[in-house]
Parts: sequence; C-alpha cells; structure tokens
Amino acid sequence: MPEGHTLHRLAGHLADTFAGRPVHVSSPQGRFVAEAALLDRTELLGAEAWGKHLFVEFADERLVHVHLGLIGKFDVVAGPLVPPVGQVRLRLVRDDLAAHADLRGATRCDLVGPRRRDEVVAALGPDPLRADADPDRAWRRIVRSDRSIGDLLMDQAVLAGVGNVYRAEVLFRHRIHPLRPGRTLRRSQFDAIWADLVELMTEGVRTGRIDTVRPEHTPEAMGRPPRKDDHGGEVYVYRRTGMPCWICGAGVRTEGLAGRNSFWCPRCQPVFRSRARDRH
DNA sequence: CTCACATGTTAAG
DNA sequence: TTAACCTGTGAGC
Repeated sequence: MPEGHTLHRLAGHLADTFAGRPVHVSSPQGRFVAEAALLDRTELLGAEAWGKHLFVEFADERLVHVHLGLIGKFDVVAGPLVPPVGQVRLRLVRDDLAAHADLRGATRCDLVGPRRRDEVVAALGPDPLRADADPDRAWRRIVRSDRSIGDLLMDQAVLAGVGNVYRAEVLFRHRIHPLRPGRTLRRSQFDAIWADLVELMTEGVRTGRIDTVRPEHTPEAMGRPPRKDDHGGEVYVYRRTGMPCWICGAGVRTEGLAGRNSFWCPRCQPVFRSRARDRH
C-alpha cells in the first residue's frame, strides 16, 4: 500500500473526515494508551504528509507522527462504529460516531511536537507531491553520486515518497537502467523524471492506485487481460519478472538493489554506456 | 492449511 | 547483511 501517494491521500481523507471537530482517541491494542488519553476529545486540526510520513495535527501543537512501513494500514471508515479487529494501535472516532479510522501494523506512531516534526521533515529530500518541493536539492545529490539511480530514487533523503513501484516504473518510462550511476544522468533526464513523478503520483493520490502505463499500453488498448493482483494498478515492469515487456516483448528482469527487488526491461532499458564510449 | 513475500525502515550483529 | 516489526494475500499442498 504505502508509497508517498498513499500518505497524501490519507492525509486528505483524515482531514475531510475529522478536521474541525473533537475526536475520540483511543488505543485498543494498548501500545498508545497514555498518548491517546492526552489527545482524547481534543480538536483534530488537520493532517499533512511529507513523503511517506504522516502528521495528524491536534490542538495545542500536538502531532501524531505515523509511518506505515511496509504493511501498515490506516483505514478511514464511514458508517456505524464496529469493534476493533486485530491490533488497532490508534483509533479515531468522530464525535457524531458516523466515522472512524483504525491504524494497524505501522512501524511508527508517536506523539510529537512541532520541533520533532521539523527534524523529520528536514531529513527528507524534496517530495514530488508537495508544491513547495525544490527538485534542485535532489538533482544536486544525484549528479554528484556514484550510487545507482535505482538506489538514489529509493533514498528518502534524496527524494521523498518514491517507493519500489514508482522507482521501477519511472525508470522504465524514461528508458534508464536502474544500475546506472547517478552522476551520469543528464539534467534533462532528471527533469523529465521529476515531472513524470509529479504527474504519476498526483494521479495516484486521486485514484489510490499506481497506474503507470501510457494510454496505448492499457489492457483495453492492447486487448490483454487487466492485471490481477492486490495492487490493482497497471504497470510495465514491477513484479513482472520473466513476463514479456508490453513494448518490446523481452523478458522483464529482476535483481536485488538497495535491499529491494528492482525490475527492468533489458531491451528498453539498456545498460548505460559512458560518455567516452558514446563519442566513438 | 502452511508458506513466502510484499508499495518500508530501523537497529542489531 | 540480517532480523525484526506486524498484516494481508496468493500460491501450493
């Protein structure tokens, strides 16, 4: 579930559902009880996402810092209240009882103040989903790095909010091999990647899915069955190891990179050739 | 049913 | 580099 678009979408849902009214805060699981008691029946002011970090804002400068990790979920549920299922670390209930939100499986759920929030934000690279993002900060780090672009795109200190799906897909869309060193990218390529991430991730916030195939490669356009798995979105290479590339038919490759599986098409994303060699 | 793996990060070894 | 966190899903038996 959680790349940056999930958290931005969630921030919007939480704000729409709870902002401007007192909220009942509890921790059915028991691991956030003291903090929940402090927030209980105070006003929820809003919610904001920075990369994959979420801050739920309550009165008196109190914030709940949430990170979903790999498996966490924060479900916003409209309708009558039901007993918590599983390990619900944080539950928000609207004062009219007509909606609630349950947090499960998160790696982080802390009560913090603005100072801690600022620390977390300061450690993050620019977030393509934020209008105030400065892509130059990411470019400066990428262009002077020997690390691979696949590694750099996943580094939240370089660029915030991109995860394993957007990494694989945006590199495919720009025909760049994930192992290519950051310092070999041209500015125009980075600019195109950034602009594409802004567009793709904004669409992800709108739909709640990661769809990255261009109109001519959709299941309808190609007369192929839609993707069937828990992600829902249509993609070019992510988790398609061994299957034919939608564009050239070559088998999609995979390899561990930065601790995660990276996916690419060996024909559409050829191994980088150095500038010296290009001159021949 | 059990098992492997997953859109992530941190901390221990 | 590996385990741990903690939940859900799909594949295989």
